Amino acid sequence: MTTTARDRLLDAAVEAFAEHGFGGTTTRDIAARAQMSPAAVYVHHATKEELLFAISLRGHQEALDVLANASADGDSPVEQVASMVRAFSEWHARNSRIGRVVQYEFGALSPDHRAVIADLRRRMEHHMRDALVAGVDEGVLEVTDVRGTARAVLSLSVDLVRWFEAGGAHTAAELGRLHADLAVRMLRPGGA
Amino acid sequence: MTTTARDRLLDAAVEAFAEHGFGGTTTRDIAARAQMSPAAVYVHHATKEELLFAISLRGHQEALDVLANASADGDSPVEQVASMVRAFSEWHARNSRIGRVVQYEFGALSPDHRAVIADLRRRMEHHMRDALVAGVDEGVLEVTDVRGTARAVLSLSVDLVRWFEAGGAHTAAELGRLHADLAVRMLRPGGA
DNA sequence: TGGGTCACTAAGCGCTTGCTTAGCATGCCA
DNA sequence: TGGCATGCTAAGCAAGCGCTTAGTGACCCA
Repeated sequence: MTTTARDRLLDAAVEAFAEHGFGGTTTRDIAARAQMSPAAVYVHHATKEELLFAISLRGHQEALDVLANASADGDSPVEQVASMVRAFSEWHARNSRIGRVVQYEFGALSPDHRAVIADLRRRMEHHMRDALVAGVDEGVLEVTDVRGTARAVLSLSVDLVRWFEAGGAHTAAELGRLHADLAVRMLRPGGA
Repeated sequence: MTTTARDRLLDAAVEAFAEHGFGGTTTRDIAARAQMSPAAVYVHHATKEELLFAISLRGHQEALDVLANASADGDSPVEQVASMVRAFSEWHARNSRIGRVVQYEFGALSPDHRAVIADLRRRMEHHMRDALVAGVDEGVLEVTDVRGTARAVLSLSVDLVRWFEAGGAHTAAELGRLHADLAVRMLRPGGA
């Protein structure tokens, strides 16, 4: 056995939620995609919402790891930001179905689960803000609105999940490089 | 009578779809928000999906108008791009519920309706691409990947609908100015 | 004044939903 | 060899779904 039944169900749920949304997906559809009976879903996950939470939690943790690891790369804040944006965009392109589910179905989580995920999101934003502040302090980045700019930089990556498809005009790696370049240009000091 | 029943239903559907998604919204919920009986929905709209299409069509047409009008402002391509981004971000902030519905529920449209909306989206992207190409030709913008960069610039505005809330840290006008500034910096020639 | 149209509702039809129950085969440790 | 946990299924329950039907009161032009 290479993948567990629990993982097959999670994969099936990601595809179903990405395609039809949380509310538009039936537990029967998820079971059929995982080649199981409808009741088998409940052996591994208590409710449909817990399935969404499991997907959302893992997705956010992975994305946060990507950001944290990338921020350790590079000596200067400029290289740090470039590395973060490149890695973050690449991850969102390569995992666009997971990204779509975690970004668009946030509101379908229970209040308790929503709070857990909201905390992870806050930590991602702070990673980016810290890099921007460091760059401003060293005089290598020019940012007037740290909060708004951090969000705008992260938007480049996150918005990928809305339209990215493997086999399209760009590869994940190309978008990572493009976005990293655009982000650095957005932040460098001195108007033309 | 200041608003028609049809418009009240559309407004109710926007709120409901933005909150629970298309699949998670019941026609009874829409009717209740519009203070009508469930059957009244069907006097004005044939199906739940047609309600979504009406919202999506109007939303895309408005956004396209905003972009087209803004691109007529300004003499140089630089001012044109700045004006487009400022107006587009402001519109998405001010209409974040509509924006959320049209962006996230695109997949819930019927194939025929999806084709109509996809065409409007293509025209928006071309508006931005045309401005970038004009700027490159005049030598006032530096863009290597026109398609990817146009999408990235538009992403700043579109991604607003995911998190913007009236009364938050930024006003719609502030975000319009911030994004216009960031976009111009992304595109200006000459690395620091 | 009467006939017809329009906007709306009460009731409900047939089906699908999330989830449960009861039971069955397999494997493992005593 | 027996007893028990594990992972699964067939069947189905109560509730809720999108949408329809039949009918009602207000309004308008002849």
